Amino acid sequence: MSDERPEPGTVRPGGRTAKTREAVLRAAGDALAEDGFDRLDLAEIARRAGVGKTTVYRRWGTVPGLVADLLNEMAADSLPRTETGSLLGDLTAQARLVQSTLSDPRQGPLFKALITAASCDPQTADALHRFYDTRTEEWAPCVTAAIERGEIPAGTSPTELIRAVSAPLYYRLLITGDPIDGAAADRAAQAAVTAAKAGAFA
Amino acid sequence: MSDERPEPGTVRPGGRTAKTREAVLRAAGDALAEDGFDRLDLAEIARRAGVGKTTVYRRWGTVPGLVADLLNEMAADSLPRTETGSLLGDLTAQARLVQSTLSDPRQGPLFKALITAASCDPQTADALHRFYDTRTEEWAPCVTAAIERGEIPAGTSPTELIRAVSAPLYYRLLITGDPIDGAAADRAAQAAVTAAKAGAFA
DNA sequence: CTCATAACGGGACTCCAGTTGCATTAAAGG
DNA sequence: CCTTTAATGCAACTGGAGTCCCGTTATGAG
Repeated sequence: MSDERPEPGTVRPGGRTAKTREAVLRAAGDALAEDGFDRLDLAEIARRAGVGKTTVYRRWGTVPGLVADLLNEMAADSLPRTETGSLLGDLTAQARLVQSTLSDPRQGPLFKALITAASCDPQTADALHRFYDTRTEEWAPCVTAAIERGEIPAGTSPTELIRAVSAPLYYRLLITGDPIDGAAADRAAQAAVTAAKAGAFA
Repeated sequence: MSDERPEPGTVRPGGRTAKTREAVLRAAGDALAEDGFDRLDLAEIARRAGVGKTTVYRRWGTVPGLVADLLNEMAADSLPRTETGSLLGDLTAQARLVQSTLSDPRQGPLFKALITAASCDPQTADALHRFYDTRTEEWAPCVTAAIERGEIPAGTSPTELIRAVSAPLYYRLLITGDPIDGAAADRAAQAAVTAAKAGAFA
């Protein structure tokens, strides 16, 4: 082992260190959204953040390491979940939320870059998995509530159903490049709910 | 303009040039599958292919350019399509094919790397879109046949339905990292067919 | 307040991915 | 077979991403 980084900033996380981390992560997010994962220059990020490039290299080391930290930061702040009273209403709200995020001119490229970074580095991949596990768990109550209401079979897997809603939208983002519009979101939610009612996720 | 590459190999595509292209593309595929997109070294690919690194830089220029050419090559050879007589049978076969490809120790990492490369470069993204358009069109007859048999509504979009089968599997590959097993494939096909019969893709 | 030291900043340095120049090989056309 | 020149190979070169050294700043503990 011994390729352990002492994880600087953990011993003295006060004022200056926190400000540096915040500034660098914000700059990293901007740069990822604008330029994409592969064109990322840590020196450029340092410049944007008003920080010495040595600091960035010392604390995060590599681009994937920095992205992983950004993902951990993003996993911290959670999103509000809608409760409409019907499974279709809830999952349509979820699909619309994903749709507006992925089609946003800043967030869309950012998420694409995050996923790209994760596919290049195991540490970043772990961070990405945790991020989406968190997001998935936030929406799981919609599914369990629908089960209690008797809308869908008892054995339905919340995880599988929630992901079935997102999957077609991410497929467009990453693979086909088709526009991610409201119609696509509604279709994704409708298809997932229909399949769930027929017991496809049980 | 003027950053146009004269596309070497188009004027004299005979013996040596063809052999070089073949060897380099094979080496590139191997390297992508083993090391991933970001750790790709064109000099290493040249060495594997038994070719001077100058040749690789001159003909393809950048890593994304090389990947784009590889994708164009891959789009050329098509896969056999199964015809089982029922929509569920056909789409299950499709899902199983995708599943076995993505869970293959060589093909899985390769496809992940190809998608990663596409998200970093517009030219490669175009090549990827063409590749999947080709694949989608190959399976479209299954859907139109199902429409003629009256299994699903007349207005059903073949493209949307075909993609709905693949999407959950790619979501696992790229985002959650969960294993892509036969159960996931069958579930994807079952869910897509159920939703299609209810008119979710019409 | 004072001290020890974690964290930062600037700049010099290293190393290798990518470029360039030129000689060599071999397609394509006659 | 001979000629032309596209395509390749080798080796020297270059630029910038990433590293290292050391002086400076400011955090947290006593």
